[in-house]
Amino acid sequence: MTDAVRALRSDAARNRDLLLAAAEEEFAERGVDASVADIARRAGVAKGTVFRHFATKEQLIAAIVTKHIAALTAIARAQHDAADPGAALLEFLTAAADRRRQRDLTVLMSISAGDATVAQIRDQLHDDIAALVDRARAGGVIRADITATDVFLLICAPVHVVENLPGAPDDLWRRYLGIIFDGLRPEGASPLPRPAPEWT
Amino acid sequence: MTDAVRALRSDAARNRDLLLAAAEEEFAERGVDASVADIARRAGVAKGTVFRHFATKEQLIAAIVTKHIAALTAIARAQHDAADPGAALLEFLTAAADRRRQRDLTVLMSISAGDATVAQIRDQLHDDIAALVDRARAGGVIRADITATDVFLLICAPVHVVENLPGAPDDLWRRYLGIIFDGLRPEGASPLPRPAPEWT
DNA sequence: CGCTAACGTGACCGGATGGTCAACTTGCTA
DNA sequence: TAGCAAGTTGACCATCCGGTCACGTTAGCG
Repeated sequence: MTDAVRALRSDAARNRDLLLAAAEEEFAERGVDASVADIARRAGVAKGTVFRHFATKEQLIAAIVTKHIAALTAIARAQHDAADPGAALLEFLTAAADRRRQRDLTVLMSISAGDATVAQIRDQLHDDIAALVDRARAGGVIRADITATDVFLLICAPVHVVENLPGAPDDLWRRYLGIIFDGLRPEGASPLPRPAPEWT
Repeated sequence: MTDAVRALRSDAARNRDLLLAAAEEEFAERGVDASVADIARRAGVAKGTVFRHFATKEQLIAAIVTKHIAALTAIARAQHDAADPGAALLEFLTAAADRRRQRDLTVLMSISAGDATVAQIRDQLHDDIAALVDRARAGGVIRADITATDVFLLICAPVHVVENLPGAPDDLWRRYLGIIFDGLRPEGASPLPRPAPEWT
């Protein structure tokens, strides 16, 4: 839309990265209520610097969310040309959940749901998931009534399930991913009571 | 432990109920950060009254959580003697999710996880779920490697899945409960990558 | 009734938080 | 290397929140 943004000064670029990393950790540990002051301290800068890079706390969150959705998109594309469509979809869900394990950013996502950039990159992720799902469906390894939106919504389910059990093993989510993925298989599938939701 | 608590005065009892209801709504709408002042306003009382009934905000949350876990226990027991063990388990999960649909209290639960009363009534719920799960497993309608703890953890999964899609139909969660329940069925089940978690 | 213990009230407090800004420092270019 | 724009700083502000408390109000018993 507007012209390209001016290149950041070297120290500013480094501080921006430090801030994003620090904010990610802080949000993962303390939740959305992590304070900007703590984030700044963790990054080794003053509070004012945070607001130079991100006008509001919400925009900082949006930046983190954007980065993570982009990472999921990359994971999806890495499976794009895999030989086995079923294994590709499972591998995507596994890698996505694994990435989410340590830093649950779901709460952050819902906050920046209104952000235009986030919405756009999220649509892109949806498209890449659709490619995986279509191939799997065509190959008959998942049931016919499963859509990309279904898979999109189910990405974080295994990780969330485990969160309700304090002190659970780190990789317990794999168990529930197994259960859910079995639910996507055509063998012994019962008709679903509701149609798949529309995207957008 | 201590002797029975003094009976509440009539107006106090009514205000307590009003407060619990108002707090439930407020927490459901605004999340854990709903302010005590707003809750008091919604209940039509002054802020001081809130703290007369519940020493801290955490105790107010614990009271709500206790009420809701008790409701889930009642739902489980209602299916205790049902004819079809598979239908009984599905019916429990459906009723439990339905109860959770409008007011998601998962965040509240994790806050009051340390509360002794909450822990006790939660163990009770686990026991009642175990009865349902054992019957279903014995009947061969769910796979042999599913435990009561699995089901306990999966209760809120369908509702949570839908939360990531703003503007979704009210009963979309039924679709994902269908998928997950299919994942619990023995037909076409693949071995799970991790053992069931221990309870306690 | 009338009395009192239980209850309700809302002003108030200490602390924390997101955000601002004028003064200062530093990377970069010419 | 000099000069300046870009970047950094931390004190400061307005606001909000959980929790307290001295005082006014009321239910319910005798």
